[in-house]
Amino acid sequence: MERLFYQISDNEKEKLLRLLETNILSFPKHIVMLSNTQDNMIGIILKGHVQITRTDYLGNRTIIEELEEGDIFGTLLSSLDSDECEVITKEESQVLMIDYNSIIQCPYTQYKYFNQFIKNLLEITTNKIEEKNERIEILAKKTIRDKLLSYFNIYAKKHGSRIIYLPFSYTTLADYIAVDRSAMSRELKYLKEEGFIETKGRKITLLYK
Amino acid sequence: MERLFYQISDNEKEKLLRLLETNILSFPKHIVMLSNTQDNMIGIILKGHVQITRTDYLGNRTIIEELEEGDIFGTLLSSLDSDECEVITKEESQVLMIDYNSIIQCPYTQYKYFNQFIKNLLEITTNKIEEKNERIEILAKKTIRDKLLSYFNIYAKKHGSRIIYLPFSYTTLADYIAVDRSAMSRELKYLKEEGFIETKGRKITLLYK
DNA sequence: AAAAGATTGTTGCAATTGCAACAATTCAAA
DNA sequence: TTTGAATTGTTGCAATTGCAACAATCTTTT
Repeated sequence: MERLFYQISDNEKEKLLRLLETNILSFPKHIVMLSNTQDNMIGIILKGHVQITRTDYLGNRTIIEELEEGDIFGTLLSSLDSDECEVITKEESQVLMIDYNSIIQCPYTQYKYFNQFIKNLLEITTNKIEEKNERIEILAKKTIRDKLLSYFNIYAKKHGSRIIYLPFSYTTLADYIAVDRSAMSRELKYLKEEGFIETKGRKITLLYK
Repeated sequence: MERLFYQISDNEKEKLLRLLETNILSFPKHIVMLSNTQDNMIGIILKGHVQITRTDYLGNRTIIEELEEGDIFGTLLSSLDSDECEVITKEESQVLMIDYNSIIQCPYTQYKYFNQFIKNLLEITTNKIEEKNERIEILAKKTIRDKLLSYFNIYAKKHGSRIIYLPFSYTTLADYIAVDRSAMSRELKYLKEEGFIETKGRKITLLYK
């Protein structure tokens, strides 16, 4: 939320939303909102907690993104290939939907807040690219060990610390680096035994280098 | 080139480039341009052919992107982690560099062509995200077979055809899906033997479904 | 507080993969 | 056109991984 309307007043925001094709949707818990409701849309979580999941042709469901208040998602920002993806509310949630085409085709470019809005959107998308690149770097590694170390190094660099607090469960980490959870667990054990890391719950301390 | 300056006249383009912090760099063949020359920059290939490669801590070099005339790249669009990445010209090349911050902070939002420029940039970045998502979908698959089939399906869907003309070598494909080339070669052989595909050089025909 | 659900750790085993090494072919440059 | 470089196909073998099946904790819900 903050980022998308950065440097835009509430007043201007109101006007902006009237210029664009938007609507606010409310959902009870566990409801699945189909991602193909609108063709190219951007969703902003106003309230609640939402998961984006994909189920592939074999029926394996994986979580693509976990979204909190203020996060944005959309056909263009996540891989929301409408067939395979679901957007699931984990609590009662409110979502602001904006038609992407109405942004691109909007003729009201004279309004300063509209331009600010576009700039913010651009900033958000470039950040998303960076996130995707990080994940690609990890996924491109050939062994579980290298994937884990990649993940650790990226995290450490970003947070400027050799202590990692996993932002999610080990199960989710295994999904994120796309390996079998139990095999990852085994590799973590080896890393501990060889003195590369220390763990306590979801706190991981890097001991190498 | 086209896309970044879509619906902007040559005249307006000139003006635009004067508003932003830009410079045009020329490089002879095989020269390495360091990606950390500027902090956050966008490069546009005006002429030539350029590769972006990364060398990891073990010395393995992989091609991240192959760029032709008109393509754009940058710290924010590719994973140009300045330490590990190189931009290599494959022929004599010309590159237009634009400082990303000068775009975001540009106060001349009243100019229509500036807004068009930002919109174009937004369109390009969302396309990049889609590309990244495709690659992530492939890399997240656990077997070489599933990675190949993912690649084939995405290609087929995009081109609306069950005949695939690989846009690069099998060696590069192996890098792209991040598996050992010889192991991939073996898996392709199995897929042929089991009647899923037929190949002739870089032409692959899908026979399943 | 009890029950149900999710997360974590562990291990044997079979399947998949990376690696190395080599030959054959194609492509590009001198 | 010839020489060198890059691409492709192949295979044995060892290492890594996914899978399945459990038990033990934690969490959440009722």
